[in-house]
Amino acid sequence: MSKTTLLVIDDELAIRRFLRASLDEDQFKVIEAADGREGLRLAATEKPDVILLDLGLPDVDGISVAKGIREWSSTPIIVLSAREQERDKINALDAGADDYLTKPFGVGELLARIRVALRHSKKSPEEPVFRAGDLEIDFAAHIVRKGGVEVHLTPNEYGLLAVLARHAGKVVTHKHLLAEVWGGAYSEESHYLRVYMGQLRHKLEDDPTRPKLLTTEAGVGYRLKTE
Amino acid sequence: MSKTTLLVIDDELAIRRFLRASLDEDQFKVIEAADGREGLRLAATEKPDVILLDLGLPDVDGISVAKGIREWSSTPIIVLSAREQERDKINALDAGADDYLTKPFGVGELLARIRVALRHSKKSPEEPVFRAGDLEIDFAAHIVRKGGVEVHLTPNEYGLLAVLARHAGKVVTHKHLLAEVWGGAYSEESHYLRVYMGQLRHKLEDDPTRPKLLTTEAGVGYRLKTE
DNA sequence: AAAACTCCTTACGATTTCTTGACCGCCTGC
DNA sequence: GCAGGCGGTCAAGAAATCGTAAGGAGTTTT
Repeated sequence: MSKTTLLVIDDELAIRRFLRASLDEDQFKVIEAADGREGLRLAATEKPDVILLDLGLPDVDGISVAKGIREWSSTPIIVLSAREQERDKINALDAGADDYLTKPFGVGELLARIRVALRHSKKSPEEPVFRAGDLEIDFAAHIVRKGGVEVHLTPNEYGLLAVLARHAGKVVTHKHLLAEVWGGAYSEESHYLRVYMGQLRHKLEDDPTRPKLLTTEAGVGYRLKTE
Repeated sequence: MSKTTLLVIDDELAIRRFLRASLDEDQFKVIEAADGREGLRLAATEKPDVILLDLGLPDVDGISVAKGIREWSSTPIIVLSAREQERDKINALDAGADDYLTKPFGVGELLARIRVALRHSKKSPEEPVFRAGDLEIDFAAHIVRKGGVEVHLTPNEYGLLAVLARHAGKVVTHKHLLAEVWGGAYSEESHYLRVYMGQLRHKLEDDPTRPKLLTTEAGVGYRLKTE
């Protein structure tokens, strides 16, 4: 397993240095962003395990950064801020942040809170087999069956189907699908989805022209129907 | 859906009173334990959604209570403590607590952190479903049902309905609706609302001519009735 | 080296959704 | 009565989104 990656979004060089020194040691890989735009970009491309976010950024507001990340990812966000107004804390937490630490804080506490965040993001054990109609997905073995017979899917096709199945019945947004399968940096390439959904339908639908399983929610995303 | 249940484990009557007063209102059901043994018992029997735990208990140490709960449950634990030593925080967080608030704290912040905890634990349990008459809105799945059958809505229609549902029973002004769905720049285009409210009524009202659910407040805005 | 496979890209027609304007009815104030 | 504001309805054209087929690039298999 590769090292746990932390993304630090803070405009002050001194803070970044301090955090790097405290965290860089053996356990974490630390990457840095000096402003909000860079932070959003790195959050998408590097897929960090935890994000440490300062509120007082030069370009975008920290709250907006948190919201931007939450649009497609549930990576834990710990806000580090000098602002100790209750209003700021509530806003940040409701915007999607998972924790809020007021500067100055102890490194030990920060580490403990990072451990909490990592504990949370550990995925719960999943169902080994998914079923919907005559469709069967064996997540462990990466095998898909339709009406009992195995259907070969390419890695991207399987990834797409797996995400839809994990949220079966729900609409999954374009952004979310792209982030999960291609990575956060591809969240605008929604034409990929059209191509691959088409291929999935050809392999899995009785009548690919009239999809019953893999339905489109125009302008929003796609859905794997359960019944 | 039953109310969200909070378990307060604290030996000081004053604190319990204060928390009950702050939390009891409409949104939460609050149950109390005055010591650790009672707390563990209630955590098991009542299955609360969130546990608020004081560290300075008369019988068992708060840390041990947290560990005891973690042996069989992953219910979120928020520690409320007068101790502000970093050592205490680290111990509590590593013992399984999900958050640590130092007394005195603001009620608003506590509520925000409870919301964070609920957000985390909401991975499997029931979805937040809004109901009014035979109308059902499943926000997580992005699905609207009327009388049990699914109704397809376009993004704008869904957005409009969602805003009204979020303020169910209250009047939502034209400006507010337009700002939420179309963006702040469209706050004068109240004609859009007439068109889309018409479409929503067609899809959701028994008699679109005589709306019972989606009512007009002349000169002000619209309202989704709750009954 | 050829064949097979997967991924990405492009183009274009089909479909869905959004916007806009015309028209109607109702109520109110003049 | 009647003008004017407000809200509702309808439909057509514009715009955005979607589905599909096909081909090239890169990689792996045979």
